[in-house]
Amino acid sequence: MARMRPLPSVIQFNQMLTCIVKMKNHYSSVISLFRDMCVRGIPVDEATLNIMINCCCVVGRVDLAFSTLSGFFKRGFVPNVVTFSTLLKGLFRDHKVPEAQELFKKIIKEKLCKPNETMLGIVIDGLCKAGNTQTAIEFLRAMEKRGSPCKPDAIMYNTVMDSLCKDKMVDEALALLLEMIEKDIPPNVVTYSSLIQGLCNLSRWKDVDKLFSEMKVYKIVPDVITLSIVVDALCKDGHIEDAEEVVRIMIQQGRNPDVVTYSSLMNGYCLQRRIDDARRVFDTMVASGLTPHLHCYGILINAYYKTKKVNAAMKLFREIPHKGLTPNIVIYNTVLQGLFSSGRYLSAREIFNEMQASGMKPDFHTYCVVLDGLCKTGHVDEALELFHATQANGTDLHIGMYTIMLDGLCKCRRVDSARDLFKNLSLKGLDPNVLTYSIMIAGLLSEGLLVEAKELFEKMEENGCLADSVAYNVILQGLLKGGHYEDAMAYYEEMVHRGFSLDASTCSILLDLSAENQNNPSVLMLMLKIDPNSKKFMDGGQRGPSH
DNA sequence: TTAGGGTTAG
Repeated sequence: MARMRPLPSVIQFNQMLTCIVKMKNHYSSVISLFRDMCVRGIPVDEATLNIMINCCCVVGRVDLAFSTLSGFFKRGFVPNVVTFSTLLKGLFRDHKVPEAQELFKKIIKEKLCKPNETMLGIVIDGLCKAGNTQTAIEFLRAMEKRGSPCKPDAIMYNTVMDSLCKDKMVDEALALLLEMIEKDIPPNVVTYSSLIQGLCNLSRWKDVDKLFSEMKVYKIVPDVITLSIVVDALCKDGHIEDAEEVVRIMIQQGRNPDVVTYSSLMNGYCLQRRIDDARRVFDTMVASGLTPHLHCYGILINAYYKTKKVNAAMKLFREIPHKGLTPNIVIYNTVLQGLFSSGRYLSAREIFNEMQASGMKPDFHTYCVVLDGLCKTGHVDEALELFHATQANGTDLHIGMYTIMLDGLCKCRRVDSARDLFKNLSLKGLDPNVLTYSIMIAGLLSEGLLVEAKELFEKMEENGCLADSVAYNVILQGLLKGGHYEDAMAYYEEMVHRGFSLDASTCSILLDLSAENQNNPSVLMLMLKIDPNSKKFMDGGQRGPSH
């Protein structure tokens, strides 16, 4: 195009760039083509610059996006509403919420452009995704006032409602549905999909049915996304046969399931350890002409590890590049987790190095998996070394990583080091959560430090971290391992009183104890409290024939 | 020719 004479029009160049953008994953090519065009003196217009800004934002270079603004001024162009909307989206995407809010205020105050529905929709979405749904609702309310340049539309409502649903506030979202209908803003398939997902996640199946009927009345047809949501939710709730039925109906009606639908189904089987069935779904999907996503590989690899089929998992992992795909951070984290939990310390280290060599930066999950894996394979010192290194290399401090290290130190009886690290938290400005406290309490208990442990329990609740089911189980395990059976009884009564029950791993510890310690009345009493028919008890008991 | 909402894996 650059060599053609006469030169193709700016619009044709923009169309070409847009095509590349739509291919996804080639944003950096657009950035270099844009630079090339500038060097060759090929004319560009506002749209070209906006495309460039968008690509910079998508690859996480908001700084570059802002410096592209100078390209407008240099050419005598004025950044328009698309430019600013794109920049706002980029800031939100990069979790720079205060900066986005600042820019928005500046746009309004200095009248840099006239905001439209799209721009306001981006702001609402950004606020919601940052967890500020209430602020987004206030923003929506402000738009209803007289004199506001834009009125709330269906997309804005959908955004807010989806966010409420994801926060389990489905009834609030349903109230907004009524409001939409009252205000004559017609809901659409996206509105209903979000609500259906919210209800599915709470297993409110009857309400889901009601919404499907309502859709029929309004002549809104559920699409593949709506149905995939239902398939996924049915699978996660254990109703896999119903999910299969939905897929069968989809095929029958010619509304073909896509890769996401099949992925959900595969995951459903994997959750039930039915990998052969998952594999069958995978093959069906390929046979129907669909190309598996990385997700599909992630689901299967994870399932192979969970069922101890380490070789099958590695084989599938190594196949990924041959399918024209590149493993992403999730895949690497899955493999690392699988290798560590199978005790394959050396292979895990190898993969960790391989991952970094391929230019992939470990994320928060990677560090959690690796730190936990190192501790649990008996390499606590190596974990400590990595832990300190991540702090030095600028990785964000996170209480989760501390909690893992505290657990590792406590479990190898280095409670003094754990206590020091725990004291360090406040200096770093990090607040322990209920799990952090529980792990520390269990650690103290296993060293016989009953008084200190009880004090910390009180301090935890005073600090607003009320013990939950997980906390009680962790603490109970600490008490049992420390031989504090009578205290275990007391805490157990308290947890039942608060509506919590024993989990499988606590049951398992009790089973071990009862085998070793048959004459201890407290242990026997605790054993008797377990419902022998409960699934947790059965899971806890699957540790060998002697139990 | 450029900017907004709903689905899958750790």
